[in-house]
Amino acid sequence: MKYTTSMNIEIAKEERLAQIFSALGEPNRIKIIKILRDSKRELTCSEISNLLQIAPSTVSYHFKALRKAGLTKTRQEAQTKYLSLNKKTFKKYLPGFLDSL
Amino acid sequence: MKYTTSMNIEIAKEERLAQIFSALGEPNRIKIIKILRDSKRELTCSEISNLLQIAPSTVSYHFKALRKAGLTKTRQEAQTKYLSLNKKTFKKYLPGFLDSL
DNA sequence: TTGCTATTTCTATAATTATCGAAATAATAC
DNA sequence: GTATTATTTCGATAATTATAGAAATAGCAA
Repeated sequence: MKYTTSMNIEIAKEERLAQIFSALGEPNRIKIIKILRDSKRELTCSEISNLLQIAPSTVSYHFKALRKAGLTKTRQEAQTKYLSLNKKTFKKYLPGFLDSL
Repeated sequence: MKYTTSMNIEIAKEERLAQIFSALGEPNRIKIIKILRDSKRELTCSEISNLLQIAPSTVSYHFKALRKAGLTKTRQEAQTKYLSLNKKTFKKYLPGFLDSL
């Protein structure tokens, strides 16, 4: 069985929230979220790498943290992974935030 | 002149948000916020220390981070400092969050 | 003054983080 | 097959974090 955040395996709500806030507690991550919100399409690791001028490996690291926190989703097509927001999580834990960003 | 967060000294919005999220990215800090939200009165360092069973110096450290992020306010009375939420910040950067907590 | 209480600062430490470059993985194109 | 492209993992590192205990600060009470 694949792990999904909605399975909620005994994580206290404070832990879950802390995980989400930690994932967002870095300026580049906020920028990624903002870019995704404003973009009409999904974005890739290398696109973000170019936009933010940080190494692909660093972007991959941020992507992983955001995904682990349930804030983003990934769609794979060949070698390329397309990132988009997981709006459900924002709605559930940070209602109104995306609009205020 | 005393520094206040509302002075907003050239901090990009992403930096400001990252500061807030960092401050909230730790379970004990979330608990402190929750306790303050539910409490009818202000709370002190030693009260939180007892409630959460962590050292006063650690609580003081968390208090400082929350205050620096503009999430709490402090009222001093003799040696005692009373903490309460700074709802303005929550409203501005995390609308709806306190209610969903 | 001496002692008690509340908080902060200091010192130390173990853990985590953000970052990069290099190597590994994997799909595509020739 | 080789070469190219996209991403991830690994190794290293410098910075930050959460924690506690000890010492410092400061008000209050006998």
